[in-house]
Amino acid sequence: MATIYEVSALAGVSLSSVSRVMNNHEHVSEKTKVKVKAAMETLGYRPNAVARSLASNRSDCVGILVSQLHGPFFGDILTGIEEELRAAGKHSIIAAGHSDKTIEKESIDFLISRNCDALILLVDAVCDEYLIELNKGKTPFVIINRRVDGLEDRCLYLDNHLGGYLATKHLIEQGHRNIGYISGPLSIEDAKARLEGHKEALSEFDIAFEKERCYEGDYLTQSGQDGANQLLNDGRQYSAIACANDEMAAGAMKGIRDHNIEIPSGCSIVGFDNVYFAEYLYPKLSTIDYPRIEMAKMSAQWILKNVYKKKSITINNIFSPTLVPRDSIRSL
Amino acid sequence: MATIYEVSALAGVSLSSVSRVMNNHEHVSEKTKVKVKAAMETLGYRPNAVARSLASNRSDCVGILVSQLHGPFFGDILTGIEEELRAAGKHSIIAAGHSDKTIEKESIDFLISRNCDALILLVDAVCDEYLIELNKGKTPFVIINRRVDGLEDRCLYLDNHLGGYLATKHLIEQGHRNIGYISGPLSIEDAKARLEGHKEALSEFDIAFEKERCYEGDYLTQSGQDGANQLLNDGRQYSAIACANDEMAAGAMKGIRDHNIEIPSGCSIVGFDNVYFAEYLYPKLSTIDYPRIEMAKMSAQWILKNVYKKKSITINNIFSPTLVPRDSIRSL
DNA sequence: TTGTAAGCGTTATCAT
DNA sequence: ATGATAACGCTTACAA
Repeated sequence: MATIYEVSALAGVSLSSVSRVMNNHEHVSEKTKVKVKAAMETLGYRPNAVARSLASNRSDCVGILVSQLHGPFFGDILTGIEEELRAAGKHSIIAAGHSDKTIEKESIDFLISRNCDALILLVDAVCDEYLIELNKGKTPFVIINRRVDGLEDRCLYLDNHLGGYLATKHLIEQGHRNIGYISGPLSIEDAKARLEGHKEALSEFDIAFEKERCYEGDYLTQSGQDGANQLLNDGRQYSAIACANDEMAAGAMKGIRDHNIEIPSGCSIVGFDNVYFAEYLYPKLSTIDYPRIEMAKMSAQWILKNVYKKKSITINNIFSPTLVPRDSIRSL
Repeated sequence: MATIYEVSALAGVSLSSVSRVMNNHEHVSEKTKVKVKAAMETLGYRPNAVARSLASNRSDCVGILVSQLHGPFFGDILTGIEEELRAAGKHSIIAAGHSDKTIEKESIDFLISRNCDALILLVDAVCDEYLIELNKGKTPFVIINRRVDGLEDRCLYLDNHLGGYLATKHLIEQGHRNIGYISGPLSIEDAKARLEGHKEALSEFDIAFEKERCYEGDYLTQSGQDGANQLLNDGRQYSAIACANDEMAAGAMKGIRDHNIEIPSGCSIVGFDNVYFAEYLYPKLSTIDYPRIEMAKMSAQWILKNVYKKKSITINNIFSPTLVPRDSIRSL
């Protein structure tokens, strides 16, 4: 590993000149530029980002913390952010929080200790107070999919309540009244909000919410299947089931079919998120679109604007879900 | 940000003592340990990983480079690696190569320049020669899903040829002879190998391979749909279509249905990879299992063994695909 | 067991 | 425009 020393020696200039060339400083003569670049070339010199970061207190890296590294939701978020940052010449350092308070904190410490210029956080285990405290530190951050009082300007989130409302309202408008609900983990805010939206729609049409018609899942396919099984075995009538995400909807579809019930003729279903495979399910899944890629890109732009002082973009903090009707809902 | 200086001052000990406590060195008196820890606590001291890495030439980080950050395949790989490394107290730094030669190289440079102790590479654009050259550098690495001559011991790969063979052989054994094939991008080795396996199975049963029955996709759902459309419109008979991955299989299923053909009664289909949503498709997709999580964990173990000198594990370099029969293939 | 001091590979502040 | 030189925050011989 050649260092800046060897380059400076070979080029016959000082360390500072080499550094200047590396960093495209102005006020460097064409002559030294050429000499330095030639020396770098012949030595196969690669700048040491760690030393650079230590000396300059910058890193051109933004840390990204998501709950999981897999799944259609987080995958899209990661890709959206990474592409936006890459286009701006910034690097991404990605970590996983596993929806665990301790791991989320450790991961944030890790990203900060690696000198990230900023963070993009998609965390659901740490409390608001922690984030408010974090905001007093020197590393700026933006939060996705969560609204923290006092940090509104750095929060980008979906109106989950509205999404839950839209899904159930649509079912009701198609004539459904016996509606089951498979929720996400109710310890998580977004899952709670979606359920609240569901309840609001029911109430608007004078349908009583019965907690027996609600199954608490964990956002994974298996729990969707389990939820469908439990609901369909509970003796109640169901003409439709709303799910708090598409993965559970896929699981529920399997569960429904295992009961020899056809979709949507025997039971309708609606999902949430509009992940890429939703339209490849059969029947094509009606769902609620979550503009996560747009949000992901917006989070990156927030950083570019506020941290890297790039050309100003208008930041939008709250995003709206929209209904995507497909073939999984029968009109009664 | 408190530094080691302030800690040493407050604790009334030297820099080295603080460092020793941080790093759990032996030969530190209980007394200083206590003093230092107390000082760290009151100052809210957080070690600076960058400075640490520069001084020690280690980082406790392994760099992971995958083609994409989304998709069921890469997501599982990332999660498998990250969990294994986390359990060993090592961090992951993840980057995307976008199947682009330049980006892959830049990303590798990035990971090395951040002082990663080792790399795990899932790359398909850079050539073998580059990897062989890279191997002369000081950063050890392991390669997933690729076999490079001369680097066999650091390559973990699937027998893709066998996978392609198994899928088509299974179709033939179920009585199919008019078989279409939707391949991955044939510029990529694994896609080529899967197609070769398909051809071998055909040949074994004296079925001629007709290149018109083969559509070259790009591993994404849409191309599966496009491929099915093209095949079904070409005037030939098809009782089954084999796809080089499950995502294209999902797309093909949609394309087949758009032709009002039922699956599997009108046309059978087999995928490849066994991603998590395969069994949630309808009908449940028969496919070839790719033990990618096992491979991902193995790649992490390779690093733990060879770089971090953890307890020795037996490394297995070549993995075998297996047939997962479900409901998408009709027996003729 | 503890402390001193020389790095690690850059950047950045001064001079010149 | 260029060059010394002191940071940056930590590790690590080497001494004591």
